[in-house]
Amino acid sequence: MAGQNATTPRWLNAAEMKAWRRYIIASRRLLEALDLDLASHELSMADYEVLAQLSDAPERKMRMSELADVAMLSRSRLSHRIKVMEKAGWVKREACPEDKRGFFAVMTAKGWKAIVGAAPDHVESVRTRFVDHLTKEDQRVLSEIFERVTQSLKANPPAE
Amino acid sequence: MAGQNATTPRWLNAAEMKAWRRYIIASRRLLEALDLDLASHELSMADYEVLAQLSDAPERKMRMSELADVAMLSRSRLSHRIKVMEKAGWVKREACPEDKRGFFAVMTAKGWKAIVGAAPDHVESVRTRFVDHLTKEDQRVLSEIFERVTQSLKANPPAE
DNA sequence: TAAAAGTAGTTGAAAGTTCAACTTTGTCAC
DNA sequence: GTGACAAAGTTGAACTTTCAACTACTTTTA
Repeated sequence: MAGQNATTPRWLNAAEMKAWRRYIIASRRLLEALDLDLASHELSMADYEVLAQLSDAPERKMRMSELADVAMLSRSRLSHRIKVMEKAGWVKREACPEDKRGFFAVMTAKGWKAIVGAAPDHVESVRTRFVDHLTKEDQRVLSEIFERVTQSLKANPPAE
Repeated sequence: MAGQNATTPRWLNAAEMKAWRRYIIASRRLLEALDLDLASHELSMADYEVLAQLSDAPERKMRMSELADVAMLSRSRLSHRIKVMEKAGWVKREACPEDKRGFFAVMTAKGWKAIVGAAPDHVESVRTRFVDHLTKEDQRVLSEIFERVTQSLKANPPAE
């Protein structure tokens, strides 16, 4: 990305800047709030996401790398995190017979209890802090905007 | 937040879920991309934000706690970060004569050079990855949505 | 069918972040 | 003034995340 701008930078105008800054600032505060709301269940957002994905998977188990993908964590990060979550008793690791390199992360009864206990509060918190502020039209516009953003990121992924 | 939901959880419907998930997923990928784009200038987003805020301040200096506020970092995090940035030569610390508890973070010439070098690429990256995908109407809608979200977070801050 | 290349996942070290405790100074009430 | 409380900022320890190297296995290819 360095040195791509030999030409005059296309600075943001006032309306663009306002949209960008409000979005980025509100998003950070929102994430922070959701995390704090979850903290009463002794869960971080990342842990919640891992458990939520597992709870949706067949037999509540999933290969490590697939889990890493859907929870948007690096393999290394997931590996470390699962070690902690295993100690907490929410998941277990299980060798994969088909591919001897592979492992499953398997949700335990305790993990299921944890997600079932946290989900209603979490959804309520997503609602009151975000979704309830959107009209149907807002929902539509947001979906479209962020779909475009995602597609563009796919078409033009960052270097490295 | 725990146990606030004696009643049936208000789960998200399909349109709400779509808006929420697309927003949250795209946002994470976007942040990641912007960070990677900046990496070619040896800056993280947090460092960029600190330098950008300093570069806008009178005399390019700012009290630590004010800087922490505007860059949305905890005091502790800023303190640690400034130590690193000082070692990198981008900022200096300077005692505050009016309040002997206080310190200024002061941008150095090298810090100025770093931000001036990075800003055009960063703005271009914000543009191509986000702002260019917004119509004027989108900008308006986004500004309003996230302003509402921010106001609601202010009115109802997370516990702790 | 054996070498080469790729994939799954883990690991330890380094870097970054959080948390709570702490020091120093300022402010306010009396 | 002095005692109590609050604010600015730092610190070290604990924890989390990243990064690069590594093992073990699978797939490809010639």
